[in-house]
Amino acid sequence: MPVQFSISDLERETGISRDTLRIWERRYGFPAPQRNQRSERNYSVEQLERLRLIKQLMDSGMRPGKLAILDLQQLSQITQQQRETQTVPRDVEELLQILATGPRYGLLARLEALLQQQGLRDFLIGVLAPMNHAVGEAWFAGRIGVLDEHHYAEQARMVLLTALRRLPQTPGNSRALLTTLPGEQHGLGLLMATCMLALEGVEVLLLGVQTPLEEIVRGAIEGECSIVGISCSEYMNRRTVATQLVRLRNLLPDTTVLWAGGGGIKGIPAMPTGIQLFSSLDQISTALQKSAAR
Amino acid sequence: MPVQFSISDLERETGISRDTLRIWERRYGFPAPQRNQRSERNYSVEQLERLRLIKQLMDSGMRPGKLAILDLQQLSQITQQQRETQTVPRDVEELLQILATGPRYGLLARLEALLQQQGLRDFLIGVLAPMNHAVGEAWFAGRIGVLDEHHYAEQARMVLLTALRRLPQTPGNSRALLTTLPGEQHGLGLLMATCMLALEGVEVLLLGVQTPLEEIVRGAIEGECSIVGISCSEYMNRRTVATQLVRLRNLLPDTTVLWAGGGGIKGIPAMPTGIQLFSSLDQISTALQKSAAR
DNA sequence: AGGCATAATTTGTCCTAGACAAAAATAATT
DNA sequence: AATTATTTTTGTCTAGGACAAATTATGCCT
Repeated sequence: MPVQFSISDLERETGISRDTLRIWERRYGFPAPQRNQRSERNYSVEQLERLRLIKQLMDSGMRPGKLAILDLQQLSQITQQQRETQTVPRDVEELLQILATGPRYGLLARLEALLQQQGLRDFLIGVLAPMNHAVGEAWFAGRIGVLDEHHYAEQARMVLLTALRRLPQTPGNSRALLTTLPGEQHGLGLLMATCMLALEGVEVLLLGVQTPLEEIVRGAIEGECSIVGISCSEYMNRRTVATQLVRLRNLLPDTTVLWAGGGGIKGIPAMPTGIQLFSSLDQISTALQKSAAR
Repeated sequence: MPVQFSISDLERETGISRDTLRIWERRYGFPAPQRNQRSERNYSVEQLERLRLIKQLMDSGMRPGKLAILDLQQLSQITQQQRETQTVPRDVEELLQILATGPRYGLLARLEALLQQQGLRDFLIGVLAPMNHAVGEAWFAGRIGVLDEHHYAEQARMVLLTALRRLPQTPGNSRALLTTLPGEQHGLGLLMATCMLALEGVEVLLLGVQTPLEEIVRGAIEGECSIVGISCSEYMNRRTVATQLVRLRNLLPDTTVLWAGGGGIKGIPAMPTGIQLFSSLDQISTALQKSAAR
C-alpha cells in the first residue's frame, strides 16, 4: 500500500516551501510526483527521503542544482562521507543510545550524572551542544522520532533549569536579553546560552521563543540590557535569519550589542558590523571578557 | 516612517497563509495592501492588527466573510463583548501590575513567595491558572506586550520546574504522557498539569509542545502510559482541536485514557466517549481518585 | 415545531506559468 | 592576489482559475 504525501505534507516534513518544491520540479525535473485525479501532486516516501537528504546537505552549504540530479544512493553516500569526518563524543553516543532504545526514564539521571561529573561549563560545551546536533541528525536520518527528540529536549531543559537556579545569584555587572526570532521553535539553545552568561555573572532576561522584533527592542531598552542574544537552530532558513538579524540591528539602539548563535548561523554570509555571530558556546566567555576589559 | 510588512511577514505573524491572504483580498477586498515598485504587497500595521483580531475571533467560531467587512472599532467591540466580566483574584491583579509596570526582575520573587505561602496545589489552581487567563486577556487588550507575556511564562516555568524537582520521587502507581497537539505553542499549561499529576503520585513523561499524533501514540505504548494528557491553550482553533482529539482517540489503544484540558477546550462540542475534557485543574485530582478506586 | 435530506454558499488549498532580485559562481581586470 | 564586472543559479512573489470540503440555508415530511 503506497503511502502518498501532498505538497503541504512535504513542506511540513522537509521545511522546503511549496513554491520551491514546484520550481525544482520545473527546473531540475525532481521531485516529479504522481498526480491524482485533481492533478494534485502526490509524493512518494522515496521522494520524501531524498528531499530530506538534500535539505540536510544544503544546510551544510551544497547547492540544490547539483543535489537534485543525484539519486538516493549517491546522496546517502555523500552524507556518510560527511558524517565520518566528524567524531561524536563517547558520552553523546551513549546518550543517543539511551534515547533510541530506552529505558526512557534513565535519560534524566544520565544527564545529571554527566553534569555533576563535568561541571556546568564543560557539560554545556562538551555534552549538550554536540548532543543537540547529534539528535537533530539522528531524527533526520530516521534513527529516532520526534517523540525522542522532544523527550531529550525536555529532560535537558529540566537539568539546565535546576543547574541555573543553583548558581549564586550575584547582582550582575551587565544584563542580557535572550530570545529567538519569530519562526524559531527550539528553545533549548536559549537556555544553554543563559547558563553560559549566568556563569560569567551576567543577569539574564530570558524570554521564550518567537519574540517579535519590536518587542525585543522594547525589552532591551526597558530592561536596560547591554546585550541582546538570539539563538537560531539549524532548522531555520538562513536567509530569513540574516534578514531578520539585520532588521533587528537597525531597530536596536547603537549602544546595545547584538549576538547571535546556534546551528542556524552556520553558512550565513557576512553580517554588517554590530552583529556578532557565535559558532560555539565558549566564544561567549571570551567575548564577555573582551567587553569587560574595555 | 510607516513600517511595512511583506506577505511572508503577515503569514508568520498572523498564522494566515499567503494563499488565504490573497484570496481574502480578491473576495472581500480586505486586506488591500499597498504595492511596491515590483507590485508586491506591503501591509500596514493597521492591517496586521485587524487581521490579528480577525484570527482571534475566527478561533472562537466566527466566519472570515463576516469579519472581513468590519473595521477595527467594530472588531474590538465584538472582542469586548466576548470577554466575560469576571473577578480577578487579588494576587493575580498584583502580578499583572508587576508585569505591566516592572520591576521586571521582581516577578520571579513574587511568584515564589506565593508558591511558598499557598503550597503547590493552591498556587496552581488559585494563582497560575487565573493568571494565565488574565495575561492572555491583557495582551489581547493591548495592556501588555508579547514581551511581558513571554517573560511571565518563562518565570512561571522556572518556578514550577523547581517545585517539581522538590517533590518526592516516588515510583508512581501509574504513568501519564503529557504534550500538546501540533500547532499549539504554549507549554506552560503542560507543566501545570505535570505538577498536578506529580502531586498525586503519577509518573509523568513530559514531552514539549507539538508532538505529531502518531508519535504520541508510540510514546504512550512504549512508555506504557495509561493516561495521555493534552493541553490546549485558548489561542487554538476549536475545530482543529476537536478533530485532532478524535483522530488521536482512534489511534490510541482502548486501554489508554485520553484527557484534554486548558482554555482551548471551552466551547468544544460534545466529544465521543473515551475523551475526557477538564475545564479546571482540580478535576484532575478527582478523576485520578476515581480511576484509582476502580 | 422538530428532524432530516438536499441545495446553495462559503472557504481554503492547489494549480500553471511568468517575472525578477538577491546570492553565488565565474570571468575579466587591475 | 585581490577587485570588479558578468553570468548563472535560486527562491519568492504575482495573477486568476479550479475544485472539494465544510458550513449554512432551504424545502419537505412527520
